[in-house]
Amino acid sequence: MDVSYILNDLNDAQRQAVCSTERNLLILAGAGSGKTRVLVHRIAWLIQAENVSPFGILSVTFTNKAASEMRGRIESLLNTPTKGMWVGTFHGLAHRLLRTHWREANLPQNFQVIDSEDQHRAIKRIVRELELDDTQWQPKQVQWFINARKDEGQRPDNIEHHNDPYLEQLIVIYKAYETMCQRSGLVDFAELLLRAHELWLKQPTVLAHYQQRFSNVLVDEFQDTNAIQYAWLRMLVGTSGRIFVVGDDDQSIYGWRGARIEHIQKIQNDFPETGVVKLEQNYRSTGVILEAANALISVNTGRLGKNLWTDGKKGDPISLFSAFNEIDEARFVVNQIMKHVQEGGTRAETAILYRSNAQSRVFEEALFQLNIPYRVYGGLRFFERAEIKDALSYLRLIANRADDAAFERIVNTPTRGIGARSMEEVRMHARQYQISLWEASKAIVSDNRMSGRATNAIATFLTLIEQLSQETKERTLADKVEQTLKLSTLLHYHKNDKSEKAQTRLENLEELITAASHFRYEEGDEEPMDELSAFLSHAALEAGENQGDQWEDCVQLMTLHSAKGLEFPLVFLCGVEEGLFPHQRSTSDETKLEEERRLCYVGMTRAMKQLYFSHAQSRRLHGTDTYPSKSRFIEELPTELIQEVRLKGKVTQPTQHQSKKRTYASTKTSSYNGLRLGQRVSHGKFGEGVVLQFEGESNQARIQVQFDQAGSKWLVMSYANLQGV
DNA sequence: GCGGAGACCCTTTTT
DNA sequence: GGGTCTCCGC
Repeated sequence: MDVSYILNDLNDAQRQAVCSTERNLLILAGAGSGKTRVLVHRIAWLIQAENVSPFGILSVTFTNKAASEMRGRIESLLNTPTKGMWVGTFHGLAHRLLRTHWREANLPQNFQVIDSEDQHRAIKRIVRELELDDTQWQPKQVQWFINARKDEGQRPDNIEHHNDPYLEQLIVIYKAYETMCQRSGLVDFAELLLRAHELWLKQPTVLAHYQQRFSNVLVDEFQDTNAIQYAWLRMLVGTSGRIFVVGDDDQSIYGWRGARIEHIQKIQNDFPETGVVKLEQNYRSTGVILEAANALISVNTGRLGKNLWTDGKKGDPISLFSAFNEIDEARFVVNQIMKHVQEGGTRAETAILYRSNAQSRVFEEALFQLNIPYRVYGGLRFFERAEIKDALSYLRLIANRADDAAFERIVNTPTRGIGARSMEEVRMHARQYQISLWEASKAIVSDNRMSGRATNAIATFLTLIEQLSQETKERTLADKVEQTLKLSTLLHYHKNDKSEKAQTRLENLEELITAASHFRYEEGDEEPMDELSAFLSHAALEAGENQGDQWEDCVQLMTLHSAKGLEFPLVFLCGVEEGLFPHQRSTSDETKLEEERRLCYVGMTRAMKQLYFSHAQSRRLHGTDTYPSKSRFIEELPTELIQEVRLKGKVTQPTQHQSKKRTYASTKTSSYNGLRLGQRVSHGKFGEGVVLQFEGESNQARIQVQFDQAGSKWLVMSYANLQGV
């Protein structure tokens, strides 16, 4: 068979990786060096040149997006569907294993996956049930603790507490949470991985089966693997399999959620006969951008060492903009984008990147003001919306009455007169007899142990669910959803609400019906599950797209974390200030600081042609004004590659804090008693400065000036006696 | 049981 | 600034 098409368009290093004969291989792939390409071509190579059956290949990624991209690219390269091959996320594959081996994994057949919000609610409930002070045992922190333990492969019983009472208490909560999940048939994200790992630990025959089947294991974004994922891979590969991993230690930005960069270093010890190939040629960015990124990342210690190069153009210098405040910053960025569009560029080619989500607001306002379409990544996705989760909880309860998390969520949504008191009674009963909330409610109703009204309300709820379950039994999935929405009165409930938001919620619910009608449950080689369970799992594991309009030509706004893996001709890295980036919480610890630096490196290497850094001299954060200095990361860049866009005293754009009317200073209003925003002025005592904003009228008028020496001051106009410079 | 008013807190995020 | 949570009055 002619396999040259697999190798034709690859460079030497890529080719070396793709057709390597080493048993195991570590590819150190720099940003933009074609790592997905190498993975895809490797799979094609295995199948076409080494005659490996697709059934023998398992390829794992971190996100659904990466998995589906991988699948698509393999299919188009091989020109055939990837049947039999396992391509998916760690969680998706673990889920698949558990669905098949639910008995061996000690799970009910209809177990359901809960997302982190469900998990948070559940933990909150448990902290309360244990009668603990939830300011001392904050559910968020408990959740973090439990997940971190699970990520390390630890169950409550094998955590060493050294008689530390704090730790002991956390372990008690962990245990109680575990008991609840087991009783309710619920599995959280970390649990999927842990269970899948334990399944193999405890069931050697199951493990042997998969070891035999998957002779070739491939891993993307290897630097992001946590302890349990790494252990899982080790077990699967065993003594006879092969592993092929692609990663970049310089792009490890998820240490805070358990990723261990050291895995890249450990792999050569833990997997025998592991070769290494470095991909350093970059096909994305200009020489200048790469040189700057290389300089920045070289400040970090303990790197495996890699230097990106390109044989492309050197390109424009990196621009640095020093804004007066965050509004001036947004204004500048938006102006540059407009310029880019006027020169024939598209909006979709531009990305505004920032460290934290809170920064997006100002940019959104500036874009909205000028009617420029934009898309903000992150935020709630379809299946995470409250109204959708309400609806899904009904479906979950239909599928599994023991699902306490779903029960809690909808027992009084829409309100049907089951309040805190009644629920307290139900919970107490459930705890006492170690039964589900559903069973407890049934017992309470039949015992008639509460007031008539409360008992009635609960009975109505129980009947509703039973009725729903009966009536929708034989229906299609979409009909099930529709009936559920109707009979639960969820639709009616949102219809009665005349607010604009309720309108959107209603549309979302209708969209849920559509989603159900499009959902096709594809039976794999695992044990079949019913369509409803499959749909619910799908909703939890792939929370759906962020809100739409993705095809419209719009400016892309996202955090640096979510930008990983993407590329844009024009990139703005905003808010590059001490305290914000690097973040305040990361500045005290060298390890964290290095991760921030890698984050900056990731951001810079997103840019193909032009890169802007911006920072503000004054920034309103959490409602108070701060005066951050520019980030150390800027200082770490070679000065000859940087060009300051606005030098001191050379004001290009007027600026003003936004008024309640949501308008920016237009040219008309920007003149105030002969002074303009952004104008240089001089004051008898404070010296020279720049006008930041105005407030009030006539003799009440006040003016804010950013003085070069004295900092920012509010002055009463009629006394200030400012002179234009 | 519900909705409004005030207190409180504040990275990054995928599954 | 803004989202979430709690408390209180109806």
